[in-house]
Amino acid sequence: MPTDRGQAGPTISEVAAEAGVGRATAARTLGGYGYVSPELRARVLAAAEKLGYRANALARSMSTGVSHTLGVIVADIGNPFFAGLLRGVSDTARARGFDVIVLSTYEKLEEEVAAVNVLIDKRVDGVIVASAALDREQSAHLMAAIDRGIPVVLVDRAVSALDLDAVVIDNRDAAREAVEVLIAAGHRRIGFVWGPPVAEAPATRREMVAAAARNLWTDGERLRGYLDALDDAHIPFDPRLVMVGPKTEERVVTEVGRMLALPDRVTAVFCTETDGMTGSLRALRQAGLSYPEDVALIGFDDSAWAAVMDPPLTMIAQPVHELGARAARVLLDVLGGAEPARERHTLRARLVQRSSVAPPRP
Amino acid sequence: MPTDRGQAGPTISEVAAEAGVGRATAARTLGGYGYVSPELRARVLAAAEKLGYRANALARSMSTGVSHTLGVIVADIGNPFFAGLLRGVSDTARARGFDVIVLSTYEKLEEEVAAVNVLIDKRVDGVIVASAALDREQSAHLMAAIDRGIPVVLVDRAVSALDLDAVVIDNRDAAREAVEVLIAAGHRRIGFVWGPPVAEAPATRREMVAAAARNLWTDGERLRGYLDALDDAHIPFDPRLVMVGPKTEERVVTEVGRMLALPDRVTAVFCTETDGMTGSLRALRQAGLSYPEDVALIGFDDSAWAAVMDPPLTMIAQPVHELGARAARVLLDVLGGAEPARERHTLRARLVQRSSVAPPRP
DNA sequence: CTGTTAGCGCTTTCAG
DNA sequence: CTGAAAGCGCTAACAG
Repeated sequence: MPTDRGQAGPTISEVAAEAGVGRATAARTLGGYGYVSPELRARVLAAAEKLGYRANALARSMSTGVSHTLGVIVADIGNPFFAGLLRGVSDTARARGFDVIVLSTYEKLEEEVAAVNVLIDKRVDGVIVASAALDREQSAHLMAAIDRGIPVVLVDRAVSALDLDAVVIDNRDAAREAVEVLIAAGHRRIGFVWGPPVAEAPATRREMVAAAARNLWTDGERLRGYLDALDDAHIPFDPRLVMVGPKTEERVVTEVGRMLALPDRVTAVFCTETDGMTGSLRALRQAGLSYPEDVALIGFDDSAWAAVMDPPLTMIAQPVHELGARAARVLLDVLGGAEPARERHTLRARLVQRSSVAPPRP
Repeated sequence: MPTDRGQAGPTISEVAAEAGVGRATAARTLGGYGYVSPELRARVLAAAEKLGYRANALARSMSTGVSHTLGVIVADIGNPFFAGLLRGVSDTARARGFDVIVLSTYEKLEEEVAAVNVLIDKRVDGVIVASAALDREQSAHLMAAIDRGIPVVLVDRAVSALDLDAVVIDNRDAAREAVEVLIAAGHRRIGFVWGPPVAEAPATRREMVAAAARNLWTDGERLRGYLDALDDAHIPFDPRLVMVGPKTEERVVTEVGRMLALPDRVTAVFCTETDGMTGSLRALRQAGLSYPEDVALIGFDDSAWAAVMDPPLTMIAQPVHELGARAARVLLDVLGGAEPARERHTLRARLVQRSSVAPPRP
């Protein structure tokens, strides 16, 4: 029977009064610290039970300085990739008694800065962030958090200029492996979907890489992997085969359509995102082409759908849950007193071979 | 240049000292309340800037009693449906200056109870929950929150016995409409995937409904919609056509396989979940059947994938983002002082007709 | 308009 | 082992 003192539940003082003990004794038993005799302990517990006492975590955090809360900043909660990652974070955090506050930035750096500030204000114990920052300068907000004693671990995206713990996958190797599979099947005209979001396609390979370096880390790495594979096979780089422009499914449709209309059209497409794959599939249909006969396909981010497509799609599966879980573990360890290793933890993505790759038509 | 006083940033007292004003004056300008002369205001702002001051939201919440934080409890963050809903909540909450704490229950009522307690402890201002509770008794934790002055709005799942604001979709009508489309195409043997998760299929229609009522609200509603459509068309109910057992893709494969092997096999399948659809697709393939010629298909929860399947799938699209946004708006309005309407807000799902429905083979 | 003074609910010395 | 008292950083009367 909760005391209806205005609104919020009973305080520790009320419990102490009810139990007929000092405030500190009640606090000690309820807070689970310090010594208290079994008898008093029982009385306090009974009183708390009776009043329906629930500790005020805010007040507790104020005195102790720790909130048992992790802040997680992702690009988009609505994206299954981040949703899965979040689940990993949240599962392991909760298992260790930590709660999670999630903030979404939609790839805007200003939103990310605001998010970090919110987390600082709320005095979270640590932060996990899939940052859009590219260099030291853009990472001032992250350094600010660290200066305030809030450990930060990067996830999904490393910031090369920053000496921080980062949990990522081997984007470059994964992309290279996928493209190698395409090349091994005989393809030499391989489209790359999700190049740098610049208006005009950079003319040279050098400029293309530079443009990618000015954008999302993962995308840049994947582009490099694509180029690696091309180089190894001595296939010349053709800027017309990489999609540029806004990263939307719509744009993919027109860009892949364009690549399909080239005199020496692409015979394979490698997609670095789910939307890239669905867009490519659309473009194929519009062109009256089918896979894998007319065009071979490999994409990033495996899903139940990819497996039930007909034919089923060869995809790269990222260890999403583990990515989040690992980030949480690294952070929690630091909070537990471990010295930050400030190293890059690279998990391996896995290429799931199915049936969307076949040799090019003769 | 932040003062490196141990760890956490500077306090309002330090800012006041730096600016040479009283603590309250600093608090007033930094907190944005009360009057303060332009000159002092400027001095305080400058001092705050210089010291890198950030308000301690915990301390603020302690005095004001409000946290500007919403708690959201969903069944599974990893599920795209909830991820989208969360995005809706989070977008509108942030727009009104509220942060969001997300907790996932994985459909376990005990986890839900724990989650509510965490939110009470953290003194969130309000709670949005996709509850697994079925009746009054199972909702004690929700009532406890309300007793403590924390408004609760239900989302996705109503609790019939509870007189609370609830934002849901018209599951029953949506299901009925889908099944009607199947019937209109000439089908009479229509499978229903994701019946109640009981071990043995209830023999009678009555028991089937009862079993559903003992489980997830949305599933029960969808089953009722299915039955509605059958009734209207005077199609007898056949318990062998509804899947029972664990709600996993694996199970769907075997159950649909079973329905496909029946002497008078199903010629259409209606799926109430994404996994139901992918599982059904698998089952079809295993049976060497294809859609829509051999079996017509309609499922819940449209996605980019459904549209690029070949043929593209007819699906029910839930207004996921709006579901979350609306729930947030209802809650925020109550927090803003509005009297809780305690009504059910029903959004309409939309049937997206594509090409997975054809008449049954003669 | 500004500064002083109490708290918010909890933890944490520090005597007893 | 227990209780009194101080303090976490901020807001909120209340005098000046």
